[in-house]
Amino acid sequence: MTLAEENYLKAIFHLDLESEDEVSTNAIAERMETKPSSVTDMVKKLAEKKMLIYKRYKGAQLTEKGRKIAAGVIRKHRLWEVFLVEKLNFHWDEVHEIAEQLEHIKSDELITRLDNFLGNPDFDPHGDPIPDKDGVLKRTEKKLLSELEKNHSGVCVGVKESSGGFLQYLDKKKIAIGTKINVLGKEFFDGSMVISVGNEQFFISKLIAENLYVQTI
Amino acid sequence: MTLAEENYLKAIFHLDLESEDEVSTNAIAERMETKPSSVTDMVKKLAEKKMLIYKRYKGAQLTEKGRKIAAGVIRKHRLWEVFLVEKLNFHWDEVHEIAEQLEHIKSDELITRLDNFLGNPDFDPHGDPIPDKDGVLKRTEKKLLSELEKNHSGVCVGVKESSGGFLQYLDKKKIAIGTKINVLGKEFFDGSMVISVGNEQFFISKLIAENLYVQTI
DNA sequence: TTACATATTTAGACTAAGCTAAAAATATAT
DNA sequence: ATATATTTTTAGCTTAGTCTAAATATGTAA
Ligand SMILES: [Mn+2]
Ligand SMILES: [Mn+2]
Ligand SMILES: [Mn+2]
Ligand SMILES: [Mn+2]
Repeated sequence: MTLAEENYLKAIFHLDLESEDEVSTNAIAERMETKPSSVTDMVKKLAEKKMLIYKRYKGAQLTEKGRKIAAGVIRKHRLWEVFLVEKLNFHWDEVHEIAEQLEHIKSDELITRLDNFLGNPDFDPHGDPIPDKDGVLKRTEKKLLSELEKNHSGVCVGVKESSGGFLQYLDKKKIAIGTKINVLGKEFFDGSMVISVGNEQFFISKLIAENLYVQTI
Repeated sequence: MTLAEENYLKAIFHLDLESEDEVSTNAIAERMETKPSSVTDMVKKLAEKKMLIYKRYKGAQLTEKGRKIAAGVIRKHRLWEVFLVEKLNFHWDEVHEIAEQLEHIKSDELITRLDNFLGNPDFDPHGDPIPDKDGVLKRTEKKLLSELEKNHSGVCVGVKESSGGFLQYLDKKKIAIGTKINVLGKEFFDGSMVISVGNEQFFISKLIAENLYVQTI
């Protein structure tokens, strides 16, 4: 697998989670920041390698083989992110770009040892689950903060968006993985909320609430 | 700098240390395991980028710019090797291939933090010096074991060859970085030696003696 | 059902990095 | 100094991955 092939598989894997049926050429192109024509070429190649099933004008669907390789790359990405944050003290908004590079290092032994060195973590610094050796992704019970009703509470377990800007906003508001959040009010009209975090109480927009995962308590 | 460009610069840097004048096309090709015609293309490109000075039919010479980039890649390679051995408990004969990949990860911050995490080591697991941030390579006083005379002693400080086979031979003989070696006898005719290491006493061929660096005591 | 809009594929071109085979320059040995 | 051998370069092809522009298929709305 080349670096480009791995990135395509990863993108298709993620898109597959977001919607059930086959993944469209344009969706892949948008996610990869490439042109649809480039995607067509690549999915044809990946289809030849039995990584996915491709039907002209329909889209792509990962095979078990392709799914496993994608999960392996995601596993590496997330383990490296844990390393960067836990061992090198990077901040959670600084690790993604570096992990994008590290995820392509090829050595099974390396990943096994890294995993052990890190204490076999289950989640990455953004709360995303780390696939196991066989590519199995543990599904956890989590919902978006926006789904909580007034007077309900949750513990932050992850972020949907993990752009620098969003993560820095959360820092400013003292929200991190493990932080308890109480919904004090919810505006039906625009989906905004008033929440309390620790002793602070403030307003958040719908956009924020829709990008924070919580586990209800 | 692409991965290929970095590898060429690294090869030329190493060849430059081994002999004073400009580095020949064939020498680069041999070291890179590519064809001379490919080397010609690449050195032209690197010359355009001011990484080296290239004179047709003469060879290549790194500029300060090229030398610094090469040293940076070597710095990364050796720091990662230290990480693999010290933190992930890899054996010294298993790390080179992985470091060949890791050395191309681009992030200054990563290397700064990795360096600190490792305690700012001066040498890699094979006894090779780690260039500093500015690409300066500390020259150390060391000689080949083959240069020692009978009844002299040295401490092993590095290996010239670091192939798996050679390193495994050293393990078998209980020779590692820091091991004291006494020359009990030296055969003028074939350069072989009788040495003692700890309580053991044995014969080594010239080939071995010419690939072990020692510091005299 | 026809017409328009959108999605997708095809055709053809480009760059990076490699190769082979042939040509040209340099080095060496009589 | 000439002939031969070696080294290096050039010319022309190849593959991976990308792009633009044009062609084609599919979806939608009158
Ligand atoms: Mn990430
Ligand atoms: Mn992550
Ligand atoms: Mn090495
Ligand atoms: Mn080394």
